[in-house]
Amino acid sequence: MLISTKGRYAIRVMIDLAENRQSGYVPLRDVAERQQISEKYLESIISLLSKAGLVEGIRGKGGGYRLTREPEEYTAWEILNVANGTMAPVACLKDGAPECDRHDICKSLSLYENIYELMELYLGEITLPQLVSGEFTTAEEFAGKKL
Amino acid sequence: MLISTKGRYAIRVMIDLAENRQSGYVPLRDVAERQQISEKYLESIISLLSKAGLVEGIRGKGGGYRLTREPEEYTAWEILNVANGTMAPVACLKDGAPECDRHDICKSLSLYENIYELMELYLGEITLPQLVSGEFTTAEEFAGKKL
DNA sequence: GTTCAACCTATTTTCTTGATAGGTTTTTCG
DNA sequence: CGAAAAACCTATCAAGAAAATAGGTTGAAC
Repeated sequence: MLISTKGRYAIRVMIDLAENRQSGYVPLRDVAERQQISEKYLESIISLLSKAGLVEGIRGKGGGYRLTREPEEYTAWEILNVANGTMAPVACLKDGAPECDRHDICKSLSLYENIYELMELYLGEITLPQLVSGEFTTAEEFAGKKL
Repeated sequence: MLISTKGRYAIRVMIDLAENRQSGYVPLRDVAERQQISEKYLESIISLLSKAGLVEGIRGKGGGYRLTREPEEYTAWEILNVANGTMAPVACLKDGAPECDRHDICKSLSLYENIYELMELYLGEITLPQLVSGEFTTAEEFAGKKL
C-alpha cells in the first residue's frame, strides 16, 4: 500500500491542527479524542512530524502541538513523505536503497520514476487548507483533460 | 509499497513475452533464465496473468506461454492490477474492503480517490510496446506542463 | 512410455506495519 | 514545594502481508 495508516493519520492530524490552530497549543489528547485514534499511536506519528519540523510541541500543563507555518505552506506531498517514510512506488526507488544490479538494463525503472514524479507533481500542489475544505484539483483536471 | 515484487516481475514477464513472441510459445523456464528470477516464483505470477486472460499457456513438450492479444492492447495499468492484486493507494479503497465508519466524514478520502484515478489515467495510457521501447509519456508531459 | 512443461496446493520464511506498554522529562499552577 | 498535565523516549509485541520454496499432478508431444 502506497499510503500507510501512519500517512493517513498524519493527514488527519494536520487537518485537525489546522482547524484548531486558533486555540493555541493543542494537546494530543484532544486530537486523539476528536479523531478517534489511540493517543499512544498518534504519539509515534506526531513525533515524526515534529522531528521533521512540520509541527512543534511544548511540554507541561497548557502545552500541546501547533503548526510551525501557515497552513498554505504545507503540501500533501510533504506530510505524506514524512509520516509514511517514503512515497516511492517501488522498493528500489526508496531513499537509501542499495542500487539494484539491473539498474542499467531495467526497462521498467523509468516507468516507476515517472509514477513517482507524477505523484510529486500532483500532491505537491495540494495544500493543507485545500485538504481542510476538500476543494482541490481533481485527477482529471490535473491530467489536463478538462482544461 | 504501491507496486510489489509481483507487480514488477509481471511487467518484466510481459515485456519478455512481447519481445519473444515470434518464437511461439515460450517456456517459463526461458523467461526465468533471461530475467534471472526463480522459475517457481514466476509460476505463481504468471498463473495470475493466465487466469486473468492476459496470457495463455499450453502444456507438454513444445508448450509454454504467449500473449493472447496484440502487445498494444495491454496497458501497464491492467498488468499491474492483475499481478499486484490492487493499485489502491490506501487500504480503504481496495476492492471488497469493508466500508470504513468514517466514510461520510472522511476529509481525505477524496484525495486518495484522486490519486487512484490519476494513476489509472497515467498508467492506462502506457502500453506494452511502449514499455518494450522505453518510450512513453513522462510525468511532466502528462501533467500538461510541457504541452 | 518418457520427457517436457503447465498447473495446483500447501507451507515456510521474512519483513513491515500497527499497536501497546511503561516509563522520563518539562512546565504550570495551587 | 509538590501534584498534575503534557510532551518525549525506548522497547517490545502482535498481526498480516509479501516473498519464496517445495513437492507434487495433469496433459501433450515424440
